Amino acid sequence: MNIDAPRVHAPRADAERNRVRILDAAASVFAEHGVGATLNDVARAAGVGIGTVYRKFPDKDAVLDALFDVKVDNLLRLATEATREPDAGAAFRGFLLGVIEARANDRGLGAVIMRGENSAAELGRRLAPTVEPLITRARAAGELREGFTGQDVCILSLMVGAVADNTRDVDPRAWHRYAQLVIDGTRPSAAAERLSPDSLPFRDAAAVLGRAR
Amino acid sequence: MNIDAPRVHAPRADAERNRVRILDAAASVFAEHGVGATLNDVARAAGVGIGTVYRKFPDKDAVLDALFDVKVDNLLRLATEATREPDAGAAFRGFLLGVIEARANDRGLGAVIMRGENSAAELGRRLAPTVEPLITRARAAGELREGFTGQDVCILSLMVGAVADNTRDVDPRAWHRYAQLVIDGTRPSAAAERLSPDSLPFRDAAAVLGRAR
DNA sequence: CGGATACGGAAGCTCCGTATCCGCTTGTGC
DNA sequence: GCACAAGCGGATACGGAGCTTCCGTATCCG
Repeated sequence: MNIDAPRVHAPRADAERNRVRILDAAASVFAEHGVGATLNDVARAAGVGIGTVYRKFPDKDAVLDALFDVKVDNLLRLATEATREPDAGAAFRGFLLGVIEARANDRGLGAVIMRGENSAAELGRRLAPTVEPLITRARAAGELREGFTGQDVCILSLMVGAVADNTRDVDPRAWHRYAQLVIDGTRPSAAAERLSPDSLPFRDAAAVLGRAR
Repeated sequence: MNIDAPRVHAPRADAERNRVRILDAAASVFAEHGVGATLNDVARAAGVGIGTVYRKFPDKDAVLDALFDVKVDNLLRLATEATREPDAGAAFRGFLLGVIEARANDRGLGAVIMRGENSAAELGRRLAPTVEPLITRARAAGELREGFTGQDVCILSLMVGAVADNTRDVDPRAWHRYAQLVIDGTRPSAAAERLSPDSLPFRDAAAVLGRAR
């Protein structure tokens, strides 16, 4: 008989159910409003009280930590799928668009996958082996401009993410236009097509400026 | 003798001096830290007390308002100078780079030139007559992709601005790389050169993700 | 059915930025 | 020079927001 026996009974069924609901709610609230959203928001979205959230997780950081793995796995899956595309250029651009889209649809993505000191290392360890070949292959095929790196993928998703965050209420598809422009900019020599969707109306584009960061 | 005579004496010399110092300080503090910076920060940078700031300006909005004109004039000057460039493509790209640079060096630019309901209209009224011809001319010369608009200039500066804001401490010139990529993306068919400066190291690029917005 | 487990959400705490107030200093006109 | 209006400084009041705790109540499960 260990006096420290950590758990005698299995957790109650409703408790486990709530844990899942909270995590689901956290993912969708942080995706929509960014990690600046409060745990009260998460609790409301989950249909539970705040007290319940704090029973499951010591604090907000713990909630964010719990989301790390699934987000990284999503990105890894994108890279793995792209690897199956035979055309090197299409494979790379498909992956890049996928990352951009993931970020555009998830305002908190950046903050969730980058927490604390070691997440950069962990991110590299888990993604680089699959992503680097995509880049090398596209480069060798003359489909990617010289000096383009995996880091650039991060930054490009940041850029389009900024657009998506600030245009979502005005036109949720507006970011596609800039994703396209940016992806064209990765080609060694672009055969650029017409940008789409159409440009935002001026007043919307201008309004966007007023709340960046 | 008007009983309401609003001002008997000219303002004291030191008072006027302080007004200028506050406005200068405000411009540089908001440029560096964004409009989220406090008036206390501005007062400290100006070397005056907070009380003095509130004596000159009823509130923070008034300070921001006072910066509007000079910022817009800067942008107008960029456009006017670009108009003198004979090569249509170079004129447009020079202007675009200028706007991007202005924003990259001034974190508060967007918020300062876009305040309240009418600033979008005012902005259009003051800039469009000079900017639109730059675009039309570049388009006619086959130097700009179809459907590119003045609004796109706003959004592209927003995108690169997001990069600049988040990389400033790590490498203040990093944004140039993405400005180049984005500007290449505006061409109907790009003859892209090597991107410069070099890519950020991975850990820096990853860290940047953690604090976007 | 009864005790253990979990829930809900009001209330307290802390932090932060805005704005005020008033005793002290400085410039200016006589 | 002197007197007083004009201007200054900065401690502090104020308000709001988010995080977290606490405990009376509800729910589950043996």
